[in-house]
Amino acid sequence: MFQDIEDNLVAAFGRQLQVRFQLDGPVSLEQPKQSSFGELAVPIAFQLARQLKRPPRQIAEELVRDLKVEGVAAFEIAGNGYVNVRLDRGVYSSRLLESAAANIRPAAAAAKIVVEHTNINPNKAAHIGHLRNAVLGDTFVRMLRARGRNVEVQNYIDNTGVQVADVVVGFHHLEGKSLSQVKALIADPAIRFDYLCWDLYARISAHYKDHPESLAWRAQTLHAVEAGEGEIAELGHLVADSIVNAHINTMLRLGIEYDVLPRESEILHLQFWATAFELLKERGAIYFEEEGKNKGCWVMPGSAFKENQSESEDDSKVIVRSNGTVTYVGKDIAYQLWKFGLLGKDFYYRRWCDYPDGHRLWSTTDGPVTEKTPEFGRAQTVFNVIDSRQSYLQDVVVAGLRALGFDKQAESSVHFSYEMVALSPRTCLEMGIPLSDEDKRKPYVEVSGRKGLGVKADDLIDKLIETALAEVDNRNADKSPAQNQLAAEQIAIGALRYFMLKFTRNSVIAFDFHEALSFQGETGPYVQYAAVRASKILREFQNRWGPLPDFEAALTPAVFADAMQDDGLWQLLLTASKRCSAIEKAISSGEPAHLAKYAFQLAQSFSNFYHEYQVINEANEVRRTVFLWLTDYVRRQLMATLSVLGIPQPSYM
RNA sequence: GGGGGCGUAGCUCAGUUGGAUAGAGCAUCAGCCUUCUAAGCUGAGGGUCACAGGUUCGAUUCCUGUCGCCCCUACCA
Repeated sequence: MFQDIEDNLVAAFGRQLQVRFQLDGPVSLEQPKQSSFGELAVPIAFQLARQLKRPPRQIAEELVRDLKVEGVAAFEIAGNGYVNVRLDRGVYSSRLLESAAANIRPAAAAAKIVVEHTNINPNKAAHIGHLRNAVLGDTFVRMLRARGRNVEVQNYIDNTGVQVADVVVGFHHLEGKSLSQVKALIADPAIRFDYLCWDLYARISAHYKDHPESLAWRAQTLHAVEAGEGEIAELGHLVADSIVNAHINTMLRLGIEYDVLPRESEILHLQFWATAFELLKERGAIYFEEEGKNKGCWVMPGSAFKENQSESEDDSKVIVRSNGTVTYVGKDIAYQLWKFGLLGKDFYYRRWCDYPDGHRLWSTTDGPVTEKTPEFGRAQTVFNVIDSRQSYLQDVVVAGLRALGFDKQAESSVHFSYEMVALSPRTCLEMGIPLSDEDKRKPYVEVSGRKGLGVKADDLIDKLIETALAEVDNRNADKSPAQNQLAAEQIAIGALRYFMLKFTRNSVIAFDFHEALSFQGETGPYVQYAAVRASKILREFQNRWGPLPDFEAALTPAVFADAMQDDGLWQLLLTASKRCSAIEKAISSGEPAHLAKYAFQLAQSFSNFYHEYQVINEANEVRRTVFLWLTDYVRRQLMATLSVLGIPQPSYM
């Protein structure tokens, strides 16, 4: 609704520009600093002032003379030349009532958007850094889908990489475990295999450090895993598949699902890389280095992806090593080409699992299967949710597309980057992690899988549930343990997802248990609480007085116009009506944090409302009806927003 | 050395692409539960937007320089 008004205003001012000044140009709207200035402001006169060499105030007056826009009560000139827009509160409110009944969904666009996120190396349990990736990616997907975009979610599985190989080395060489022994470990319900691998990975990394000669194990193992044959390769698959399942379960706890798992093993076995390699050579995107430190490698020149156009060999990036094996970036170029349908090849797919909600998760596989499989890839736009430390590699991938002549796809490849999650020094101390004097002075300490230093995702979720459950039990002695457990889980998820979203992408999160476990202030549970209160008010009314009034009959524009003279009510209604606009803005700025902030502000606005006004006990019937409708409307908008944020709604707290 | 990011209240962070009196949460202090759940609400204190120049009607925002912090700059991913 608010979005419609915004669109109409932009169009109307655009026309005025044409008619009055014969000018084209973007018209931007902004929210006035103070609500007393109106609902929207148009600062266009300031921009025109320079061009036209006339005072902005005069221009503003000319622009709004005779201007009529539906739903707008008045335009006012303020300050040096602001055009402040005042909405017709009665008309606007009653429109909201109507559109709630219609509730038209935006039509799904045919163009496919691929969002790749999570991408955790399948060799150990997920940690809080991975959670940020998955929550950011999943929320962005929900935002896009809420606005009718056609989105496919891919979770890339590097099941043949060094990290998997290292854990295989750990089992095989360090522990001397056979394939069947590892199988037994996986089958043992008393053992958390992903946690066991977490420790094993730290141990083998330490072992390499103390015994550099043992790095030969890694090379042999990596080779066997990549080739995909023999017991070592089987062990690799066993470890990777098992850990992938652990990750899928961890993410499912947060409501995160995927459509397809493209795997590196298929990139290799189906010759995706070989095809991409031929293409890169053929079009001169990479060349064979004859001398210098990169002698014997296929490299991409630095000029392809660096600003400074230097041809220095220091800047070039090795794509194929001198031993003939391909680097990760090379495989990633092949994968990115496939996402756009540019490789001229496709995977085979098989069912990986069915989620409890019925959604089917597919995985790539290297041979035909009997069941009917969907089509993946062929995207128009690709978002890669990858942390900002890898921006250099992402630049190389995009440069690869460009060097192959796929300029449009290069433009449509978005590195959806975010900063890492580190640990606050206080949290390190709480966890008993020893810090060097140097670390103590730092604002945060980097998580390290190799050192086994970090907070495991499932541990954090468990701890959040435990904390929430204590509070829920305390407040709801009358409910069953199972009911309270469910509520605690929902609150924990709300707290965690909100925590991961409240920071903008380029800010480093210094993870702090105290902050993450807080359910007060700007947190998920605060927003959930507001929605719970709204539901409770409506339920309580129905318990006492029966069905809700017939809103559409009772609430005429005149009734609204009268009630909404109260600025408190009007601001709440206005904020609630901005849901779609808030989602759209969060999409275009690429900041899920903005939507989280919106949810918080709406919750805050509603909290103020229910403290200031008694809904059920309001004596005036018309006013009470307005309050009830407003409560219901805010509740729906709040729940819809929470759903886009992936935050579940408890029935009580 | 090169590339990128950051520096805003005691702490953690927003700041709508250059606009009106710079905002939240936490923490601190003072209030509010016989009335729809106090995971809440009201109020107070707290700012040289790192620093210095520049651009202009106007700069937290853009440009230059300085200082400080972080990340990247592998034949790891």
